[in-house]
Amino acid sequence: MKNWPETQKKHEAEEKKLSPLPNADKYKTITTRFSPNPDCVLHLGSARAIVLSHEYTRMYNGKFILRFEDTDPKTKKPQLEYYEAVKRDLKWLGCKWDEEYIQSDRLEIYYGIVGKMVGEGNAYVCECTPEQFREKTLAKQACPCRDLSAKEQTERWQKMLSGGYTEGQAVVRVKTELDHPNPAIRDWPALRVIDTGKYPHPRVGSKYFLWPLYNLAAGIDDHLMGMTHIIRGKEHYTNMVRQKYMYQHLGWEYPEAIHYGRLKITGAALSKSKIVAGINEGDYADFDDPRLGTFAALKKRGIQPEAIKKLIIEVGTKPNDVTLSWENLYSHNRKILDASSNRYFFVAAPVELRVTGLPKAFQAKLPLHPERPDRGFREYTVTPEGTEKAATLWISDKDAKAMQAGQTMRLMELFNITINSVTDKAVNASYASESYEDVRKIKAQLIQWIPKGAEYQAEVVQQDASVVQGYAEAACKKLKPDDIIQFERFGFVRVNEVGEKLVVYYAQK
RNA sequence: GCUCCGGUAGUAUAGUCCGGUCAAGUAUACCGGCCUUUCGAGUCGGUGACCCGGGUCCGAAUCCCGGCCGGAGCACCA
Repeated sequence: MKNWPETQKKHEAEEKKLSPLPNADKYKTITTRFSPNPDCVLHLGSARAIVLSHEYTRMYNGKFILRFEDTDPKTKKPQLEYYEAVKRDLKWLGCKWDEEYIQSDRLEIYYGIVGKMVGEGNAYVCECTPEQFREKTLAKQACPCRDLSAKEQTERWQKMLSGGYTEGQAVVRVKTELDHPNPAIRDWPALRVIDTGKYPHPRVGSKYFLWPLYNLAAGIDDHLMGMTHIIRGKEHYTNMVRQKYMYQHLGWEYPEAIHYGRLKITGAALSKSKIVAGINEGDYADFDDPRLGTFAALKKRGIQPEAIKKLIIEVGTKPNDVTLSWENLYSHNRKILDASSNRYFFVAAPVELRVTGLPKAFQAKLPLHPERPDRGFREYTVTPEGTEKAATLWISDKDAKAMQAGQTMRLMELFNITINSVTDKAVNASYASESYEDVRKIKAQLIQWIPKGAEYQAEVVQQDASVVQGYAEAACKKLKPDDIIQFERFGFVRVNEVGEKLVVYYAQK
């Protein structure tokens, strides 16, 4: 009980916690792993495996292992760039791993254990075609290869090791029960021949032609690496059943396994194949296209890794599929961003506002954060000009459209105006008064403004990849890429480029 | 079709193992008050759910059976 989460997380008493791991006290070091195939970047769908596995090891002071499962050079071919991309995404998420393995470095280990199982009659080299085997297995019958003598099996295994079989000619199977109610369990395939001359592996090229299948490699590694808890998607449930037979043959004890359901989020593509296909067909700009649920895209939009972690912890380990709404993520993100983001004015689709009758020049001092005056201010001067003592400012098209002649409004932190006329392109108004108190009583609308001349061309890339054009205030020229700010009454955005114009990505309201 | 798993408010989650304290808790969304020089944040209050039908029991969200709906697996993929 010494690792009971409550004792460690006392200071976060209000935080939602993970439920305790099954049989946690049975193990000295809680060990989990995240084991991606480096064939794509990571996305929100992977977050459950990553965050839960990582978070539990922090909770129990255990060990989190990163293991690349790159044992299919043919149909799910890994790519070099993704080994790094996966690590980059993991680091961004704040999930540091204690150990790292790559399965394509471990082939000889798997061969050794296969040899042992073959020698002990617990696995066999099967020369049947998949169709022949399937026919037998559905009838709960042994295929001709299964009952060959240990000597013959070992000969076949030696032949396999020495390259005596070409792709498709033989496969190693691990013995289970032929009458298992689920045919998918019966004598599952563990290792096959790949023509790596034709399909070289991105890391080890054509050096090996014998490649393990998932259950062999993952099953062996989970034991060898001391895994105590496997947290993975429920699509692996029958794989657990398969692997337990191998564990029995080898006298190993199977780790605790938790199978969670799929995680989706409304409207975002979260499957590797759809992401990759969409990019290849030009539907998406890249892996960080804001319409995608990749970590790269979330990062670009200003979603904080901590928000993702909280969300995943909230969802927990249930086997149910969950379809999250973006609000579930935004509410966590908003708490972080609201405290940290500086405020600026942005006027979308700018419209000219001409105010006449200014009694003097006005100096506006706008706090960068309403609750944090220590963060400083931006200042703008509005000076009356000409016989009409007029000043021109930019306001958003949306605010302009909502105005009616005779109405009183306040330019935030500046002064109050009375609207005279509104057209599509411009609004005319007269100076009303300076004091905020004057309009507070009548609950006048407060709007954002930018003095003509202090505008900075800005583009906001929305989540649907559309672009909103407008003006940001001149102070935004001092921003840097990756800054996350709030455009007041518009939303939180992440700064992407600060150049001729400002380019930001919209995060959320 | 076969083998598993699951169904609590709009969304997510607690409770289900060991039936009563659950006329169902929490977060978010929504509505309203307060506060506030952002239609933000904060704060207070409110609306809103146990898939359906039987059964067992004094008592069922919780146990049993049936149905319906959803998901996963059934690859020489991971």
